[in-house]
Amino acid sequence: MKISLTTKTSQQLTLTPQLQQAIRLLQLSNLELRQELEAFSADNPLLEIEDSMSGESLETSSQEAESPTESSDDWEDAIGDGLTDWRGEGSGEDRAGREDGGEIGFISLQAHLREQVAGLHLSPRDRVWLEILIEALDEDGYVRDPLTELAEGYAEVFESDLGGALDEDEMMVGLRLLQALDPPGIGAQSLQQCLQIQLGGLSKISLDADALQAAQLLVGSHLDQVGQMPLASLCRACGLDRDLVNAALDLIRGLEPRPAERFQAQRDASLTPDVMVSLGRNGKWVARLSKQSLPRLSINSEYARLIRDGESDSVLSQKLQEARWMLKNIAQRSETILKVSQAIVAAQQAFFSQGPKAMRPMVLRDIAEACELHESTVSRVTNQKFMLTPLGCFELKFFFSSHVGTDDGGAASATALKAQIEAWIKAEDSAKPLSDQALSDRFQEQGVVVARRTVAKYREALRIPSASLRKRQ
DNA sequence: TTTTGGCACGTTTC
DNA sequence: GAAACGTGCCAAAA
Repeated sequence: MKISLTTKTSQQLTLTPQLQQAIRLLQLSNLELRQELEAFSADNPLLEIEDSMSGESLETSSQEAESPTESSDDWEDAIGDGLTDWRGEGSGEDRAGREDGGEIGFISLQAHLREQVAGLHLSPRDRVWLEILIEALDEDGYVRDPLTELAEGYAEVFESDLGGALDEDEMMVGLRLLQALDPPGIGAQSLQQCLQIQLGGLSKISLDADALQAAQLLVGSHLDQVGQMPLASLCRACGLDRDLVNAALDLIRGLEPRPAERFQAQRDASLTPDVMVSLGRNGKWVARLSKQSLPRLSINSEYARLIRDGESDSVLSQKLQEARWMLKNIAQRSETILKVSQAIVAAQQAFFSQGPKAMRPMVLRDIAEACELHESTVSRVTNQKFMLTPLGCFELKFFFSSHVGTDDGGAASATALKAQIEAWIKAEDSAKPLSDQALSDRFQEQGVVVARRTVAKYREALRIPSASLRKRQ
């Protein structure tokens, strides 16, 4: 593309509107771009969006989209196999998108809860209150706002249409109802409550009753010490023996501190990818644009003919010009995304075959140079753009990571180091856990120079507790 | 003594 | 220019 710049008298460079548009489009995610195009075409009839789905789906996003259309069996299947199914339709915001292949359903946490609520026999008051609670859930699946505060916002509705204000008992009953739903621990007001609800659920399954009781004691009275104190101190604090505390900790570890998490994962994975990666015939990994990430666009031929025949005013030809620019900029955007993706895939071949441990260090500048683009351009392209690979769906940004040096002058990426730390810790003897220094030394043996402090930071990032807390006997 | 995490500093990356 | 990162130092805890 030809770069066109105009200079202001003040020595400041100003980009032409077209170039500004190109830059803006580049940093939009495909979803935002869809919305942008909707808005643009509403104002400019010359641009046609040949995507019957897009208009519909964008509109339904606000209201209707959450009506569950898939059976819960599909849902169980989808999450049951653990692997995030990228073909799940739409996103967490319930904006639908078309995908290759089948229409495997995606269901948001809210929709999942509403489906369960629909099966309960409730008064209209309770239904409305539950809906308010569901709306109030934060991203972890907690109700963090005080109930009275939530109710206040809807006081008028209850007063006028539902026979009077809610009292506190009703609020609590509604909350308990919500907390009884799946996923276990949903609607808790604190971590403690969340874990207690889940432990309560475990009691239905016949388990070691003593361990369960111990776990309830730990969560109920010593939660701040769990994970903070070594085993011995914890035993002293709660007055139980080592075996029992260990069994209780095992139970607690099995709980889900963020009940909304699995829905979150689904939500991330169901973002429409911009780029697909697959193994080419020559054994190399290659990237190609995802066809369904954007609707097909064209210029309305009828209008175009009118303009060509001179049967239109200047306003319309202005619109034609704008539409052409939009088309051109969209094409440019796709091309740039593809170019950058190809460069990333070319540089990270080993990652796609072997996973995170083979991630090579790479910074924006490397790709900027390879593609002959400016760093800021690469930055825009790699944010909010997603690449679907056999290993999962990743934001392009994910492939960039810092590095530490190796003996032979090479470098290891932070991502690879983290994968290695995770593997070592997983394989360690739980009676003799590896300290950060020990991990650092192991890297040293392999010729990788990484400070103990840095290892500690990686470990923190992996949410792995310190060696003393991992110690078991 | 060993292990860990907060803080701060210089450098790199955005 | 600002944010993120890797690392050294130091003090606290076990």
